[in-house]
Amino acid sequence: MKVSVDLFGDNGFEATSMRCIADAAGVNLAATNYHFGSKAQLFEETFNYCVAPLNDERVRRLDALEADPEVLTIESIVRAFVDPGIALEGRAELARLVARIFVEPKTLSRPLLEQAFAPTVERFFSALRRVLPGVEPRQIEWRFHFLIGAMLQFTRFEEPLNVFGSGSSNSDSPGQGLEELVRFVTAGLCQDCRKTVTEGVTQ
Amino acid sequence: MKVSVDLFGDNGFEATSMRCIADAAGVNLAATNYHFGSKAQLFEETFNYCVAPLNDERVRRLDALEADPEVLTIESIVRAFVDPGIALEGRAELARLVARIFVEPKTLSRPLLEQAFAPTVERFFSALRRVLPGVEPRQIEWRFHFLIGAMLQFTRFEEPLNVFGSGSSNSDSPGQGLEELVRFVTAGLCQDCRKTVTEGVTQ
DNA sequence: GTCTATATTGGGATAGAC
DNA sequence: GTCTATCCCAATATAGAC
Repeated sequence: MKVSVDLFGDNGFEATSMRCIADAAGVNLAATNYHFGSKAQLFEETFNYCVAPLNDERVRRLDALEADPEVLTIESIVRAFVDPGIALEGRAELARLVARIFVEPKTLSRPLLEQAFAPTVERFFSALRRVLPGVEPRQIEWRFHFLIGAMLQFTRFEEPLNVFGSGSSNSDSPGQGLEELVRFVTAGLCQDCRKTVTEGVTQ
Repeated sequence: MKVSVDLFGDNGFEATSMRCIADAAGVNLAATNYHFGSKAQLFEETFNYCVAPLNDERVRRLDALEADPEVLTIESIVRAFVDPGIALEGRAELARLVARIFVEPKTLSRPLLEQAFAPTVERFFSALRRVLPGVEPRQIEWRFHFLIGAMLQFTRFEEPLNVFGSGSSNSDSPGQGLEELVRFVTAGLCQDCRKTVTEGVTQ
């Protein structure tokens, strides 16, 4: 299972063979088919294995925020959604597979994605409507859509593509990228508010 | 060629067969291999066919902006980069293929991406440094990275995933999503500025 | 349940006639 | 240059022994 997370996550559905998975797992090819039925079923099972704990944690964090209206802010909502989807704390592979699914051919990905994300996203959407009372729901949907895009980009490429003139390299402190991501999408969500966005954060 | 853009763009490299392409193009399979040498070469050629005009237009627009310092703003730079990468005006398929490449396995995508985007991105990076003088270069890299992620998300899913409670559907006016995208990433780039971001735009 | 061996399919690439 | 036919391989999946 661990192996299928890694391989599917790195190379996607088509480019990953059952043989590779079986070999890397040190088990027999026939055994994998016996247990999982088919490649498609293994893929679906692998996806659910990854996405469930991430979304559970998202909802758990949102529950905590909503229990105390004082701390329900745009930024805290963003962190509740983004943190669990980021490649940290040994969740790197889980997050990477989920990010990978978004770009599989639609027939494969759409049903899995919509089924897995609908309940979670609805919760976050409602929370955002509460803290953005002046903004059209349709606009919040768009902004959430872009938030997901930025997050996926971060998950896939742990740092910016090496296309900048400066040989900048990874001189960041760990977690720096996550901070930048949170600030970026918080600012994007909160275009209309004139209130300070990253209150209490250095910089 | 048109066909390979569509098929590679929809399903990616592995999931697209030379047979499908030849059939859809109404030509013979052997002819395809005769002309393009191999599947990998066809893919590379298809990619360059798509990305070159997009990046050319990006640079052309940036040239125009830099010729007149009055109009060189964060938002105008964003538009110069984002507009050509968006699925509009019959460029839908070109943009979609380029967006698709970002998520091919790294061994396939990285060389193509870095080679194709480096000169363009360097230009935009410099322009952003000029209009964001107080911001660390490394931070601008991150923000540009997220800009690309949001843009790709928009290109791939022309509208938000259907995971929101409201059966919102596509009641947008055409181009609405693009406006939302520009505002979102402009706000993210311009976190530090207290100046108005979307000056002169309704809403 | 786990293995070996294999049936079967589909895809990349090419040989060779025209 | 373009076709038909084919080689070769890799992949999914299963049959059947243990």
